[in-house]
Amino acid sequence: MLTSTEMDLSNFLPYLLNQAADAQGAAFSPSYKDRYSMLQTEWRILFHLGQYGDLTAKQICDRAHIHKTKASRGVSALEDKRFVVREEVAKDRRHALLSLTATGRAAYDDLSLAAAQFDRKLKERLGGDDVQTLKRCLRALMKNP
Amino acid sequence: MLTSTEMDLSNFLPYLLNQAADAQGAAFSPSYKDRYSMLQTEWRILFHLGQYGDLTAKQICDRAHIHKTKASRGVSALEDKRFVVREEVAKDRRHALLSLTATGRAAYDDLSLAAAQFDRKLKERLGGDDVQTLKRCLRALMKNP
DNA sequence: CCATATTAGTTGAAAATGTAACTAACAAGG
DNA sequence: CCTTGTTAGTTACATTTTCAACTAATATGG
Repeated sequence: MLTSTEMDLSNFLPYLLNQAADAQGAAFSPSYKDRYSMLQTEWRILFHLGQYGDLTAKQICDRAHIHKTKASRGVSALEDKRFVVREEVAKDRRHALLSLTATGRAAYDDLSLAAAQFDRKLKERLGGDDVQTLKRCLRALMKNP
Repeated sequence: MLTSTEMDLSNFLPYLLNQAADAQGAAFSPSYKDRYSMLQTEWRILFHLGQYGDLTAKQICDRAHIHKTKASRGVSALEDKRFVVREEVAKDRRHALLSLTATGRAAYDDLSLAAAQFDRKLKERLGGDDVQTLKRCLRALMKNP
C-alpha cells in the first residue's frame, strides 16, 4: 500500500533516466564497439574532436563531464588506434592539443552517420513534439541545479 | 560545417540521456552511498523488494534489467548488511525468495522518502506537463524497439 | 627570485563490472 | 528411469572504472 509520501519506483525519474539511457546506449554501442573496438569514452572523445575541432584533454573533460583519468586512458587508446595525435602547445607545455588523423576522421564520419540515422529513427518513434520536449528536459537535467 | 546528414553531438539522444542520467544519478546516489554504503545495484534490489514484496533474484533481474551476476553480488552484499534474507522455496530449490529484514525495511523506508523528495524537486524544476511527457518518452525508450 | 599553490595529465592499486564457464535443480521426451 | 536440455544462481577471470598519489609545468605572492 503506497502512501502519498512513498515512492513508486517506476515513476522515479533517476531510475527511468538510467533505464532509458542504458537501453539506448546498448542499442547504439555496437556501432563503435563492433567496428572499431572503441569504448564509450573513446567514442565520446572522438566525437568531440570531430565536432568541435582540436581540443585539449581538459577541454573534452569539461565539456563531456569525463573524469581526467578516464579521458587520459581514452586518449591513449585512440592514439594506439592511430585515430588521434597529440601536439604540444609551446606556450604551455602542460597542455596537448588533440587532433584526428585521417583514419580517425574517417571513423568519425562513419560513426557520425550512424548516429544521425539512429537519432532519426528515435525521432520517428517518439514524434517530433515529444522529442523537442524530451531534449529540452534532458538538457535541463544534465546541469545539476 | 554541418551537413544535413551530419550529427550534432549536443542533440544526440543517447548522449543527452546518458548525461542527464549521470547527473541525476550522481545527485541522488549520496542518499544510499553515504548513509548505507550501498552500490546502485543494491539500492535497486532493495527498492524492488520494498515496493513489490518478496521476489526471487531472477524476478528482480527481469524487472530491473540487472544482469544475474550483478544481482547475485548485490544480494550477497545486502545479506552481509543484514538487509535481506533468503528463504529456499521447497517446491523448486533453485529459487530463493528474498525478503527484507526489519533493518532492511527501515533503510528502504528512509530511502524511499528521500527518493520521493528528490523526485518532487525535479518535478518542480521541470513543470508537471513536461514531466508527464518526459516520463512517457523515457518509458518508451526503456523498451528497445 | 623563491616558496607555495594550482593545473594538466599520468600511473598503480583497489573496486566494480562483464564474460564465460560452472554447479545444482528441475523438465521433458523416449 | 535416463539422457538431454533448460533454468537459477555462483564463481573465476579479464576488462574497465575509480581513487589516491604522483610528476611536470605554470602561476602567484612575498
